[in-house]
Amino acid sequence: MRVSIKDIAKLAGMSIATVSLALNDDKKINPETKQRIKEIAKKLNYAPDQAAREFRMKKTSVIGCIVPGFYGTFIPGILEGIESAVTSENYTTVLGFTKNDHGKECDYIDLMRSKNAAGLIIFLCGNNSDNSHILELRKEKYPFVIIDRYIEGIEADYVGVDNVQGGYDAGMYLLGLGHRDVGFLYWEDCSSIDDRIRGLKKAFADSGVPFRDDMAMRFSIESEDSAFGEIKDYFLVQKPTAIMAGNDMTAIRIQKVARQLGIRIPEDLSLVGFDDIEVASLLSPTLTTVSQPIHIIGREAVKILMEKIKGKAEGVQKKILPVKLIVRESCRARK
Amino acid sequence: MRVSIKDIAKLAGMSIATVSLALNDDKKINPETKQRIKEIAKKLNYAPDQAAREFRMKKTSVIGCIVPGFYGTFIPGILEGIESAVTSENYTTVLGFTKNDHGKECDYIDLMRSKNAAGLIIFLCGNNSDNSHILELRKEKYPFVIIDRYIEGIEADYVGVDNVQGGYDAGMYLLGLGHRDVGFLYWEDCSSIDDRIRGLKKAFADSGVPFRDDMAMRFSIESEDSAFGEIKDYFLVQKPTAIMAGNDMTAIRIQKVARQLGIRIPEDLSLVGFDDIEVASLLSPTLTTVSQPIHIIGREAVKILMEKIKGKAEGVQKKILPVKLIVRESCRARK
DNA sequence: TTGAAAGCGCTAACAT
DNA sequence: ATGTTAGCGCTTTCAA
Repeated sequence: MRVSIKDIAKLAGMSIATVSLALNDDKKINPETKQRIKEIAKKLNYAPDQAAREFRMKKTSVIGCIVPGFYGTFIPGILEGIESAVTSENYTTVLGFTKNDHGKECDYIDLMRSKNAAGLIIFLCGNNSDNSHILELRKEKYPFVIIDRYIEGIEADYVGVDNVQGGYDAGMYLLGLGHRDVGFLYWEDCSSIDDRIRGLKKAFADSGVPFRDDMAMRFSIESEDSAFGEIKDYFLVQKPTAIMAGNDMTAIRIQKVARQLGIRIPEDLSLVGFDDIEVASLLSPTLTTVSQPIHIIGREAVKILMEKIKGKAEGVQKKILPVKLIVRESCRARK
Repeated sequence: MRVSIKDIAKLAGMSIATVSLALNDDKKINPETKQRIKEIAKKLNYAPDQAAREFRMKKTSVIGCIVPGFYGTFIPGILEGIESAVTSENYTTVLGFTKNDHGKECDYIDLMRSKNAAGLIIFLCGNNSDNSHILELRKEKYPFVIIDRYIEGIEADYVGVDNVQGGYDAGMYLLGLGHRDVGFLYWEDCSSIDDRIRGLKKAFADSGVPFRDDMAMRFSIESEDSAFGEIKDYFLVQKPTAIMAGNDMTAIRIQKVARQLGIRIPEDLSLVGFDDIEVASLLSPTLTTVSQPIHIIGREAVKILMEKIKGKAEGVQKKILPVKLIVRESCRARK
């Protein structure tokens, strides 16, 4: 049988109440008794029954992490940051994958709340039309932080990166190389992508260069073939001299299609990615891209969440982390 | 206030005991009453207080997942498999990263046990000399499953893939293409890599072709430069016509060095990876590699663990999943 | 400064 | 088939 405060109480000749208070450093307890009780606890190798405690306190030391899934290495990276920060706060991370399904997202929120998670970190799924579950959390003042993707018009604590700036920097860089026919290719609609396009367009606007809307295209990744076909048609019709990809994996896809079409990078086409995943620097040519402080996103989210949980913070915090353009070989001045 | 069985009892005009039994599908309860109680529960949107339940039952529905970290997409993939299987069993996944540190690994095991995790899935860290913590788990009959990496001589439930076969298939394929000077390059020492080398050597032995031990080399990835230097020296000294890489990321690294040395793939050098990560099919040339059933590893681990938890299974189970050689463009018959 | 006692929501042994 | 009741280990109010 595990040792409980009862055992300690018996040995100390005190009541369980005193023991409980002593172990929780209550100021009402005589320092000497406190000391003695703690020593006994240590000698007995006492560890509080977390389950009992959490039951009694109606609050766990669990942080729920709800993410769509692990696409590539971006979300795993964020999760590493989260887990490390959560652990150092003596909390535990529990995980839920929504598979980008809004229903599952709601289910997980309910599930984790029913398990009394102290707080939630949510990476929303892309196709979010209905936000009632998030509004509900807000209304009940349940601690939670949204990361990466946001929903326009929802006031909630948030941590993400400056996608607009990333798009802007990439755009300015390409414009500086003399490119005018710059395209934007992506496959997923979400706030991050929207912002990157917005930044790209802003760079054009600030430079007085017109940006044609049909230069931004979403393609499907249902199959390799359909993606290939769509990107190929895009190349033939739009004849871009430079492309910004929604992210690095998209850039790699584009690189492949370009190769198959005999379009050389960077000679015929400059290419910029987003994320700076590990392979970006190992490709041929190495990929110019915009890097995100992935681990920091997780850490910051935990920081804000902890403030909420401990009731320290008032109001809504929005943390936008800086991005950085990494210049490599995949871009060249326009011929 | 949340609804509890008390509320349901009041509305149903029954005792809380009956309600509890009914909701837990006890056969002693009259089917009609049971039905009625369940309906009321649903109408009240009742969800059992997990904390209370776990406290009472002295057992949680939490599966602890201890992994070194997210290197690339392999571990995330396994984790997706685990999470999906765990969730469908109405359990929850909690996560711990050891950062490949043996001390942290032990800490996490203790931590999760102190939180009464129902069972553990452990991806061991690489540098495991001391196995006492694992032996301890065995001795106490605590449910746990080891995945991917194993420790020689330790009897424990295990799920992994047939790395020996993978190495063998790759070896046979390269031998079939006429290659004799085949190298093996890797950076991490662990059972999976050992097995892949073993398989490769077995292919040579079975074909009556000698395999020189110095054709297998471990290089450091301290810095890009050191890796580059070591791989370069290897090329110049050993002059391989084909290389099997420890995994796909290593293959991509090798590809880069080869390119910088003017060694063409597949014309001058055939290259095989291991894992079949997403970029493998997007590289130029596309990478021949050995694919692993990543999600299934997770699922199988959960399956075995659940049997242990529910006390159904006796003895030690070892599940070795098949791998598959995926032939792409990076290999060619020896000139 | 300490103790007695209630009670969190649930399960399960026992009684009816 | 259903109800009564004890109690899991802890915190917390109230009394001493």
